[in-house]
Amino acid sequence: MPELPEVETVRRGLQPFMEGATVLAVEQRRPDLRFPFPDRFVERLTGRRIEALERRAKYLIVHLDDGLGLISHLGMSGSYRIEQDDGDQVPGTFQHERSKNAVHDHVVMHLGAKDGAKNRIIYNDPRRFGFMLFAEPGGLNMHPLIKDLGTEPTGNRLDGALLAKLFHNKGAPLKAALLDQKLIAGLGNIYVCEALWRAELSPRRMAGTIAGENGAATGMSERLAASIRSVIADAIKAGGSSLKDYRQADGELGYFQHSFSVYDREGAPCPRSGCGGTISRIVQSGRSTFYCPVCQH
DNA sequence: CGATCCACCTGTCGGC
DNA sequence: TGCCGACAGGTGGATC
Repeated sequence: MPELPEVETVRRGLQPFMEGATVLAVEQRRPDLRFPFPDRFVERLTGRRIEALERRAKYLIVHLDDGLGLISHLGMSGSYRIEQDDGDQVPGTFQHERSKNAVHDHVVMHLGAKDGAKNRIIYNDPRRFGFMLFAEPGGLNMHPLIKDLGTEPTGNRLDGALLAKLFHNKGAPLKAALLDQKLIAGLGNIYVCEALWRAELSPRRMAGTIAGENGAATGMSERLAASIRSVIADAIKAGGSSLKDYRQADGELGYFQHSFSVYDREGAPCPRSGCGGTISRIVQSGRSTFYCPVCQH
């Protein structure tokens, strides 16, 4: 589930329950996820007030009132849900079929809101590729996992000129370059496939070939930058609009998957008007790539 | 240094 | 119904 738009959707769902709340208690139910939990994980969180919940690339960062940062990554299968004191799931937060998956509830944070309401924020992660680490006060931007992250594809900082500069002289295929978090931060397998389709660029094209002389912007780099921004913006918008009835939908996967043009659509007709191609699946650096060999060059 | 591969886990699905 | 292999939204670390 979690590429940038999903993480942003999670952040927006959690934010109203977390910001300003006090951590009353923490249950840490196993010693590790992908990495061991930090020393004194429970003790250092308990009693703290949460000042802000931030997203950077695919990381969530909980800012605590003593300056400590809790860095949380969802890996491949991590999710958060919120339960109120009465045990009801709060609408608009990610969820699983609770009883079946409770064995994978690895962390429970008991929060007290300013108005006295109590909620539980529950981290569930069957595959345990996710993790939680601390960034010491003032050290977030020097943290090894954070410091080398590239440009966010949200807003308008990512444009054709920047993309051309980043990819200039890169021999890797576009697919690999777009997945490189040091260049652009937050894209994953799905949205890279989707962005390349929107830009009519082949995932196999060498990244450097979309840049002009000396790394200048080109029509291709402009097109790709615009496609990345639009696919991310659309997905965030879909995540947000799905939140209000997420519970009723009873779904984990949810929303934007219905808008996929190429991802997981091998054999389907290319949705581009007049193209007539068929979506292919290939493997690049060990991961599936979906694209249309007719209209993507 | 950069580029490539593997490992880390569990769950699900399709084929036999 | 069961068994087995392939595959899944990510990325740190080893290796070349």
